[in-house]
Amino acid sequence: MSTSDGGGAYHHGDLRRSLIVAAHALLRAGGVEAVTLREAARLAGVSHNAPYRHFASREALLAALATEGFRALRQALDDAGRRAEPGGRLTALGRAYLRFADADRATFRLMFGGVVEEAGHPDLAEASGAAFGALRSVVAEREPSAGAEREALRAWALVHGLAHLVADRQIDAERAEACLT
Amino acid sequence: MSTSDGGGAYHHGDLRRSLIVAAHALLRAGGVEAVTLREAARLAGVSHNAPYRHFASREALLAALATEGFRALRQALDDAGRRAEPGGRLTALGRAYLRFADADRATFRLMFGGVVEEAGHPDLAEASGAAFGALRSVVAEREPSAGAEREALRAWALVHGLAHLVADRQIDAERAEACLT
DNA sequence: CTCGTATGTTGCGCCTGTCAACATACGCGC
DNA sequence: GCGCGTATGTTGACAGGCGCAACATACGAG
Repeated sequence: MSTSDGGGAYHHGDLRRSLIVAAHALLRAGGVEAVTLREAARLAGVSHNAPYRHFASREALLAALATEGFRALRQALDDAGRRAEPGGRLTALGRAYLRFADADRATFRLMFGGVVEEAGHPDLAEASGAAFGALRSVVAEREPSAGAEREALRAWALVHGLAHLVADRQIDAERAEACLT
Repeated sequence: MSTSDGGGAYHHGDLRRSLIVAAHALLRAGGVEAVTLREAARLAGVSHNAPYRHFASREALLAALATEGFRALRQALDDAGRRAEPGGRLTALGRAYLRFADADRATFRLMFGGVVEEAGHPDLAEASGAAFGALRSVVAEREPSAGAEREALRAWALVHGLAHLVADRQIDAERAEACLT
């Protein structure tokens, strides 16, 4: 076969994808608590139990959403890094990180909110690791000296903290970007 | 009366408190999703509907947990600030912040996870404001110059980001503390 | 064309949140 | 001391969600 998990098209035409799209809409509209297997099924136009052919549980659906989020974040970071000159790379990545958090607050919170554990969701762990890798490599490139480790961690934490503050609407994206050194 | 909301002792002996304690235990053990009005009632030894005499809804219970969290955080920050010399105050507060996040990860995530909105929970807004005030005043005290605003925000974001990384178990508390300048 | 299997459906039990009606115990006024 | 009003807790019910099991269907291989 081909559909095993990745994205075939049987009766419905790619229900897995449709469910993720529907769930993402629910997530953006009402936060994690609003993401429901049944409501996603309803939006996709299938019966309340059809999702179980693609997701073992509600948490598996949430994990898929978080995985997509990490993939999108990684894409955004890669793009930003490729577009920027070596000197301004870190700032560019930081900006991309903040814009991601600002543009999809609910997904950002799902990714870092601890509702889904990476253990037991290999795809999620991989996507998350890849996104962090993109960030870490650029941070390390800028600080190759002795205290690099610490400075890299500081830069990461700063951006991450700003992103959370943005996602929580405690500061707005502009003020956050102004803090990126 | 006296019990209106604050903490009386009628039949049960202070059910409101007992429910908060029980819910806190559930929160620590299983995260937000494990916090259930019915389970809290069970732990407190009352019927499944008794909690409604003290909390209007599940979200109100979660808001109470977050409020308690912000009060504890503020207490920890105040204590740390009082114990430290003026020069090392910011670092001391940062350490207290990180230790709080490390000691009660689930509550930290509830406080900043966006599941409960401050709007509609005045107590929560007040407690959260007070905790941030404690942090902000010390940050500002250390950076009274022109770019103070920006530097204060950077310091805040750094600590906050480290705390999230600690709560998410992406780094351990020791490494985080080493980043506090 | 037939058959196996991936996909989707129907129906169910259990759990939760929440409402409504009822029961009970506390303390105030007499 | 005593009865009553009210804050508190209980019982019962309903809707909605999760996840299981049995069933139905459509696709592709041969």
